Amino acid sequence: MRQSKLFTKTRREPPADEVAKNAQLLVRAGYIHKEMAGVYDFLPLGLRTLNKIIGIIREEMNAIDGEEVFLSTLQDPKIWEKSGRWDDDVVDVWFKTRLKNGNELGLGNTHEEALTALMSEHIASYKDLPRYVYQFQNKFRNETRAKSGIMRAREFIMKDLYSFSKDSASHNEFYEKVAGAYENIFERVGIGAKTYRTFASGGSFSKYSHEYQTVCTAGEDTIYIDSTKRLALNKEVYDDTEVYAVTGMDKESLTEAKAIEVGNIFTLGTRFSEALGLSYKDVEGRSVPVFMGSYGIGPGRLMGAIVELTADEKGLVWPEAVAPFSVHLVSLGQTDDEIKKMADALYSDLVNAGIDVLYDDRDLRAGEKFVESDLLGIPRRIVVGKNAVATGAFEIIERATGAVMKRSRAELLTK
RNA sequence: CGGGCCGGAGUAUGCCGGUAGUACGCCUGCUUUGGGAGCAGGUAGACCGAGUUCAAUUCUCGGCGGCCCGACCA
Repeated sequence: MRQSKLFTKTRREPPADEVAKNAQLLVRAGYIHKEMAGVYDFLPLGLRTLNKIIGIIREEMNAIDGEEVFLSTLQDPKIWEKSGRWDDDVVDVWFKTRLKNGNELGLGNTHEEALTALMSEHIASYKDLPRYVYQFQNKFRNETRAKSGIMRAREFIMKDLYSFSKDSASHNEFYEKVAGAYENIFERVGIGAKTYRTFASGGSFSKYSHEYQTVCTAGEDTIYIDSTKRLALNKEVYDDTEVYAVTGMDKESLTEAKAIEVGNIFTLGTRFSEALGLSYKDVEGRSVPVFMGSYGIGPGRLMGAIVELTADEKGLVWPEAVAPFSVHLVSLGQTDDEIKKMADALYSDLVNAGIDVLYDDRDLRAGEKFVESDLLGIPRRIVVGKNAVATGAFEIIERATGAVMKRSRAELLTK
């Protein structure tokens, strides 16, 4: 797209009310807008990146037979009362509201209850299992303290997958498939090397769960890493001797690190299926509760984590797979007919070649364009100026490394 | 939820019990044009309420909002 049509503007100064690097840079570059504490809007560039991340997650979920749905935000208290999670003393992050008639409703903070109730209409026999259902949906959590920019918001998008299996053995098999899919996702978005499968407490559902923790000083969690096994454990189970027996990790050889929880996988067992009456008939006609799991990734938090890990002193630096555009075409001299003609032609050639290109066609000075281009963090910049007109070769600068190459028009269109 | 700091042009900030200053942005003009240009002119501002005072943006109290530390984070 043409940058002259982009409504967002960049800023020189970070906002005074943000300390987190991810929020400072994303606001400065015009990717997001802060609505209030812990509540952010995604602007055109930010939405492109968010959608790239969502696209990658969706592909991986589909690859393990996930079926996508979109459940409602408004929650019926009845089903939450059945699971015992309507009470504010049990779940302290509820946002609740009321209908005109005075009846209470909730804004969903997770969807185990809703989906379990829904699935009871579709699961009746062992022949109906397994089922894997996921969505990308807004979650509302009334956090006592929003912090860390877009990494801990009160309203945020979450990919939540729920598995419905006939028993613990088939559940475990799928659980490992999800783990594999998660590893693909973190690898594809560019943070695989710093992300560890992490042993954590299971909360109220099971004894243990797994988190995916990305090592980063801006993280809120503390983990202990076994670098040879490429495993970690959360501080919350650090003193649990059983964990070392189960994982084979040696407490003495672990290294402590701050990390961002970018995903988690939980075994739920029959906690919700029993509470909400989700059972199936086995081969012998006996009624058996469905064995469940839940698996979350916050695409917004993941986006924040990528920024925290990749940004440099000049601004954002997107990995190719999640960049809003793959090429930033920067024209120097919109008042020069030859340059403008050459840049316009290259722009339409790139668009026709199917390349995602942001074309800076504005009449601004070179310095300003370069600084802004660095801030936006698009992986490659192609410069069209006097030199290109004189030599016929275009300069390409890699954002991450600063490496400069010369390429002909034909070479640009084929790669 | 406990503790601390903060609230002023679109953004970021300095000073201040009496005229609210600066930089960037934005508008006009001229010059400039490969790393956030220069000159000239212009535009635009005190969170809400109460109190103290001759006078409050400034001091006090309350509210609302923001940030930080901690607690919390199915």
